[in-house]
Amino acid sequence: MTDFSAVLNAEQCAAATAGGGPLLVLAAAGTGKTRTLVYRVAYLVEQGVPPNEILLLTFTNRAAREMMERAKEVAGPEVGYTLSGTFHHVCNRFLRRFAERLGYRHDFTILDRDDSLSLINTCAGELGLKYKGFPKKEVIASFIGKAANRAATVEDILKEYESELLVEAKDILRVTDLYVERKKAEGMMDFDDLLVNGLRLLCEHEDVRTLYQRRFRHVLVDEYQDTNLLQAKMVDILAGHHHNVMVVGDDMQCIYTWRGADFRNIREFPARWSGCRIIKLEQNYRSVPEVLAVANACVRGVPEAFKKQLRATRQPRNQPRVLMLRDGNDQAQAIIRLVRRYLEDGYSLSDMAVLYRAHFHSIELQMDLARTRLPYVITSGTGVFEQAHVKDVLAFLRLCEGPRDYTAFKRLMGMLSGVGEKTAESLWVKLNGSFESRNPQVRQALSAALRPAARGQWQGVDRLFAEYHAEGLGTKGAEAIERFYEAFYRSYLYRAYENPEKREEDIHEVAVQIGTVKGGVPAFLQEVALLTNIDHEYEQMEKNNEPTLHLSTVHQAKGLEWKIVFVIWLAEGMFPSSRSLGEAESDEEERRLFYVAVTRAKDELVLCAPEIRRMRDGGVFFCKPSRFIKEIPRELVRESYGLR
DNA sequence: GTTGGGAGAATTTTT
DNA sequence: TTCTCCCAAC
Repeated sequence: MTDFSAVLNAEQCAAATAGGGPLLVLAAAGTGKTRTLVYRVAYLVEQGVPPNEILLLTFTNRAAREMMERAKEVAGPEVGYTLSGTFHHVCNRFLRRFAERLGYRHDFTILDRDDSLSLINTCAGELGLKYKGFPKKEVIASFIGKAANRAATVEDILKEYESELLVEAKDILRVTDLYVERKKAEGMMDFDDLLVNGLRLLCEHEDVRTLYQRRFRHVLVDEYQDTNLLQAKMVDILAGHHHNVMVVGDDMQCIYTWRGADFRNIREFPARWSGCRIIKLEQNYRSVPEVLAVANACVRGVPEAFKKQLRATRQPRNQPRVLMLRDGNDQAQAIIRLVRRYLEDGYSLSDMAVLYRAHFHSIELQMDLARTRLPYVITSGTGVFEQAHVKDVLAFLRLCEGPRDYTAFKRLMGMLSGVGEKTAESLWVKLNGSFESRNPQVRQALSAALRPAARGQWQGVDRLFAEYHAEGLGTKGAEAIERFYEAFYRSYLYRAYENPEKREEDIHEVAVQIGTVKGGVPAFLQEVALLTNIDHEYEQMEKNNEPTLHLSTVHQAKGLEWKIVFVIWLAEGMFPSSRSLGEAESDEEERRLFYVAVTRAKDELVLCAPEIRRMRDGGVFFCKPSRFIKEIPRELVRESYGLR
């Protein structure tokens, strides 16, 4: 039995060992929120709660995995049977079991962002709505997303934007309606559908609702301030029987309102759950007091529902630096110099991170790092599993497992020379809308329908389908991928893409990944759309264990910490982003985002503000230092100008 | 119907 | 500068 009072402070311990009933834990940055949740899970298991009756909802899969590993260390391996993961992940689990209730097949496919964007494009094209001035697919996707995450209709959302719309709302609705219809017809769900349908399942099917309500004796939620209406409702329902619901969050760190997050969820939690206890974690173990002083200064005036005092526990050290620089190149140089100096001081590269508002802010730095041969990892915009060449390979596997996967079919056929969208479509019609890859006659029919040049290329793949089923390669996904690569894909890769060597590596990497999944290819395919680059990277870093400098957006750095943190491009228009200027609410959100960035730092914080932006076309653009820097009282920082 | 070239647009944050 | 889309030539 663990002595919780020995390893946790009084507040953490009270939260971790609380009895049943609703509980709101307000955990300011760096106060041991994760630690508290980890020990909460361990405590429950030690108290005799069966792990599979605990539900732990997190914001990323990585957070879930980290917490589970640590909880296992405390309370033993059986903790691993806890159901944990993101809302999307958990909904996926529910839906794989009960999708039929909603008129889907249990092997529905999940559309990632790219898939849904191109489907929107197709819909708009078919309706002849692609004239100049018609909203781009990204814009339409944002309408659809906003509607889903706020439990509204697209029509409602369009009304809000009425004044900005240049085209008839009716036309946009025709596209979104067709999009919904197509998804349904092909049995596909996008990310939003997972949440919407997960919730529908609970609301509309009493037996399913009762099943899960009774099963989950304890529901724990991390990062509760970033939940949207659907997610909050889902939590309320799931905890509706046992009432043992513990949510952890900090309204000052709400940075996803643009995605539908609504901090009213956290503010009104005590009102929704009568008898709710509130515990505040206010002792900060992460940052030196000088960093906390800057953090507190930047969010002064931002409304906060629950007043929290961040109490420093660490010894004073150095004040944060503010570097005023000429441009992005100087900024990159300054960072590299400082990194070197910190290395001389005995820090490791993996103790350091560079954070920024948007991915493209890091380009100059990336180039300079590569030139100076400092190893770095970047949590890039597109995940490993979203890249075209990886999706190509997965299309083959999808078709091995699911005969009705039209998307995969189109993708795979499109790799044959002389075959494009139209040909693929007519082939699909000839096959009556399914490709049963284990049936030799069906395969024969497809081969026969191909034109000679394509048929030659197809032979290797055709044979591979036979081998896949005969040798049960579904349980040996890595081998299936390698064979597909050898038999067919390599030649396509070198023809179709630039930098094929780099892409080749990715494919071998995916083969390795697939080998680590229990349940082989089918299980992997059901989850792959929900795996993000962060999850992947985490494993990669563990594997080769080489210290690397970390580059990340502030959003993706949430929940992480480093000894030394650089925040770059603190210039008006960059951070805060010009896209968000003008609206009062987003000023506050940018501020909270800056607060999150600052509070990632343990020992040293470096804030960089270049004054010239060089545009792609060679033009220059002067920008003022960010308001977030200007507002910091000067006595709290060490300020310096230029490269020194 | 497919493919590649050339013109044109333009830079958030993500499950 | 880089990506995306459109159109014209196979």
